[in-house]
Amino acid sequence: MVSFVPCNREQRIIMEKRQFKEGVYSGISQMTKALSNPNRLEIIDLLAQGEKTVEVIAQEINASVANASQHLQVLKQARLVSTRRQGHFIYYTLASPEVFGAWYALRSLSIRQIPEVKQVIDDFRHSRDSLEAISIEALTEKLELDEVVLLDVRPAEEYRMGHIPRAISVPIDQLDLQVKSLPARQEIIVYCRGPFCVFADEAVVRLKNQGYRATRLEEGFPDWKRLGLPVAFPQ
Amino acid sequence: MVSFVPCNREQRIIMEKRQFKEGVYSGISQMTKALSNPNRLEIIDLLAQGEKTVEVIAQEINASVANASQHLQVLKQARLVSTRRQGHFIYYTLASPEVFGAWYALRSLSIRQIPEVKQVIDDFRHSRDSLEAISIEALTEKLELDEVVLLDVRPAEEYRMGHIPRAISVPIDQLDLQVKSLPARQEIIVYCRGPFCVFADEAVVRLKNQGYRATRLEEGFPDWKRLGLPVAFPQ
DNA sequence: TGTATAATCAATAAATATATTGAATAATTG
DNA sequence: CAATTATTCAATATATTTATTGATTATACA
Repeated sequence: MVSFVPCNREQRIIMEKRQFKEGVYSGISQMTKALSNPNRLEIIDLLAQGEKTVEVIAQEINASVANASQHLQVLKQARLVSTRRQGHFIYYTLASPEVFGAWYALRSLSIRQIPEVKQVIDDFRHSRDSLEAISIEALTEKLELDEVVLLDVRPAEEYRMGHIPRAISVPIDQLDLQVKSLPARQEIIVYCRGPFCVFADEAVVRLKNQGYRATRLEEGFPDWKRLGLPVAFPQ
Repeated sequence: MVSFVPCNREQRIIMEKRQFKEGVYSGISQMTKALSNPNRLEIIDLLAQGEKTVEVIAQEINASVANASQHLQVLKQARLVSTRRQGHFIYYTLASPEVFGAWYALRSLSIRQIPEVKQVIDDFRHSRDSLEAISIEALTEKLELDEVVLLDVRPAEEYRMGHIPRAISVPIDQLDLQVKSLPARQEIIVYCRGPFCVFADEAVVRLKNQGYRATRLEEGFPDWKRLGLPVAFPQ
């Protein structure tokens, strides 16, 4: 829309500046709007593990397939995720590692600033007597000293798409079967998808019940990757 | 709300997990919603320079005082900004440096991922023949070699609240008066509030018209501070 | 104690976002 | 080429967000 109202050079420049600002800020806010929905944040957090199909995503976030699909459209339009087709399935992935970076920034900021968020996390951990969780930094030290056994309790497929070096894959629903093969006296560190993933909490509870010393890693595999630490693949 | 429908232990645990996830993701999305509005993003970007009153904020973002106030309430409820009173005025500030960190992450991600945002920036710079802008890294090198004159063209008050060491304060509306006192043959680097601030672009155009070699810094003072680089104060 | 004034509130209408439902699409595979 | 099926679309009702207007509040200072 070009205005034909006559105006002088200075006024035109002021209007140009305003249009520029409106352009950038509303562009950025549109992308941010795509992020500002609980279901879509959960999708981003999930896709940080690697590509998933619509049906799997829908199951994980406890929504209908149509609803999940619509949320994925929104994320795709905002350029936050991208797709590829294989056979009957369409796989969704994060559009770039920086998408996880933005999610990480929002996640840390809320845990820090919003008491309610911190509260929900503390309450949950407290209800399972597992408030303690170790940091990635502490883990790297323990790994160097060969002091711990490290368990990856995510689904086998996520382990396959990349994991922390020296981690053993023990998917949470196979823990009870494989628990006996673990060294009895060694400290066990368990990690999963991230701080809001409950697999590790669950595993720690079960391991403790069996008499093991177990602690969860505060953060998850994507956080490890984000720090530029080495990533391993099976074989 | 406690459900009295009888259910077994496993079902209860599954429900607990869902409630936990809904708690954290909706908490974070509420904070993100506060960020997902062009006016509020502009406010965050502005407050990164330091505290401002409601009236000043309203002027800067080109909104009514009542409207600006309402946006500020939203940001305050989301714990993204905080206030202090002095005399008749209430000053708003960012609640923590990490708020700028989240804004920075969103800003970088959009410039990277959203072609429209990149386009608006390029178009604006191109229309003033000043596509080139130097990075903070390049600036630190030039400063070490004593190769450049560094100008801070933000309002004097913002300079007073912190600036890049060795920068000279020349507010944009005083540039024409002070331009003659600048060394004629030396390269000039100009910086202002950030990549979406037009003061530096404006200054570069005017300096070039007067025969100087001038370039803008791509980013602004808050970006310098964010990197942990030294900050100076007048006197 | 009253007055000036910065900031907030309350009410509104218009625009946008959301989950649900059932139907339609498109691509693969037999 | 038809059948299968994962995914998307379209329509809907409800809920939320937004800018505007004018009135109200709360504090400093005379």
